[in-house]
Order: sequence, then structure tokens, then C-alpha cells
Amino acid sequence: MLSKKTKYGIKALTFLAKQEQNVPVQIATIAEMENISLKFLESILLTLRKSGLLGSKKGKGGGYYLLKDPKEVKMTTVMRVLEGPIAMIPCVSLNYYEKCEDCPNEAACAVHHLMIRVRDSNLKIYGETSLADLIN
Amino acid sequence: MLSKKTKYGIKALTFLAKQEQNVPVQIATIAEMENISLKFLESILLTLRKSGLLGSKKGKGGGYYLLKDPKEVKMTTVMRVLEGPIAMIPCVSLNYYEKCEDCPNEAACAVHHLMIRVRDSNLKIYGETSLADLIN
DNA sequence: TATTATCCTAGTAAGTCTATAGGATAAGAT
DNA sequence: ATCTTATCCTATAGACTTACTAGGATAATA
Repeated sequence: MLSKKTKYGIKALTFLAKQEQNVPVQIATIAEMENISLKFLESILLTLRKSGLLGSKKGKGGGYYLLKDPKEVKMTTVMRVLEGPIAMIPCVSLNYYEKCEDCPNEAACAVHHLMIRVRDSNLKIYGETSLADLIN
Repeated sequence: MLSKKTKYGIKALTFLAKQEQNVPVQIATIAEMENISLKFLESILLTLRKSGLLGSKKGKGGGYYLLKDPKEVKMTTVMRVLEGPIAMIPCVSLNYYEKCEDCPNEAACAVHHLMIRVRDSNLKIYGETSLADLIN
């Protein structure tokens, strides 16, 4: 299941991608337009900023804005920041690899092989989709 | 994340797929060979039986066995039984569709479009992979 | 210095996951 | 018959995650 955090995060990012670049948009505006709880969205935008995807400005006329061109923002990055590893199981994760304690032989594990295929196909989709692709 | 239930379920199914068909294997045997908690596995095999994938026999010489040829058991079915819907969000689910409350226009929703692509690619993988494919 | 809007930590209610407990039921062995 | 074996089934509990919410600190602008 996709978490609401990720869902709302993607909605906020695409909303910002539609704005003029570097023009800050208030949390409250995004929350209202996209029907997202203000406080929850606040915490989501905070993590997006800390990850380097968004910039922010305080005070009047402040808000959040995309730091990069929407074409340059791949969904691989977005998903990793919001949802976590792309892989469904740590033993096939490229960035967060962990061995399964219960599995004596990874190379012979059915789950391992299946999840590699799933990971690769999802990586392909996220890698060839940018924020710009999503707003068209 | 793939749940342990699904992981163990797939391991048990492939274990059974390697046995001679219709020859029951005890839960305890599978649990030991695959390093799975006996009681947890018991409940997993129960749901697999209720879903129609496995048959069972009680008493001495009893156990669980695959009801179909491993080639005929598609991972689509297995994943749906163990993990739930293939779709990451109900608004793109073929079998468990639900509208998002917060989303006024599904056709214009970035998350919707992205998740359709993910769903389709995962459906393709699960649909073209059978238990027989996983044991080779 | 007053207002505006983000920053940040903490907490909480509800739900899900990963088992575990313990007896009921049925099939075969003695 | 009844003993043993192994599945059947319901209920429950602890740990963890999710989806928020509260409330004040900080910084920028008017």
C-alpha cells in the first residue's frame, strides 16, 4: 500500500511543479487545493525540503518551491524520500541491502528472485517518469 | 514492504511445488526446512488452503499439498491471497476499486496515473511467473 | 515590533503485523 | 473402542507503523 504521506507528497510536488519556478507557495494554499490536512502536509513538506527537493522561505510571501526543473525530478528520488526503499524486501534492495536471517541461500530463494524482477520493473518506471511527465 | 506472511507463504508454496504432487507434507517439516515459526506457518497454510491453492489431510501421514500443477499457479493469485491487492492504491485496483475521497478528478491525478503504470508492470510480472518458474 | 509563515519536537489514537496459546476435530494405528 | 497424530480454528497480545495533532520557536517582511 502506498502511504498517504507519499500520496500527498506527490500531489504537493506536482502542484508546485505547475507553478512558476522559485515562486513560493504557502502550505495552506496547497493543503486547500489538494484537500490535505494542513499539519500533516506541513510535516511532509518539511521532509521534502530536508531531502533537497524543495526550498522554503519564511514570513510573508513565504512558502515552498521546487529547487529543480520538474523534468529533472525523477520519481525514483521522490519515492525513496517519501515511501522508503523501492525494493519490497531488504535482500533485493540496492541502497538498503540486508540479508534475511531465515534464508540460508539467497541465490536459491524463490522470493528473492521474484522480488528482483519486481524491483527492476518498478525502478524502470520510476526512473523514466519525472514530475514533468506527471503534470501532462 | 512485503509482509513476512507473504514471504513465508511463497516459500512454503515453492517447497510444496518441489514435492511429488498430492503427497502431503507436514507443517512441521516445512517450518523446519524453511526456518519459519510453526504456529505462524500453520495460519498461513490455512489461508492458502481456504483460498483453494492447497489441499490438506488430517491425522498420521497428513499434511498439505498443492492442488494444481505448479505451472498453473500464477503469482498474481498467490500475491492476492497472501499480500492483498496488487495495486498500491485502491483507485487503480482492478478487483478492489475504491474512489479516493480527497481526489476530485481521478483523470487529472498524478498519483493515479503513476500507480496505474506500476500496477500494470507488476501485474505483468506476476502474471507471467508461476510457481514452476520460481523453483528453477 | 507586529504579523506572517515556516521550523521542529513530541505525542497519541487507531490500525496492522507477527506471531502464540490452546483446545476442537478428524484420520489412521493399535 | 481409544490412542496418537496432525490439521482446524478462534482469540489474543505485544510491537510497530500510520496518520495525524499540539504548541511553541524561529525567521522574514511590513
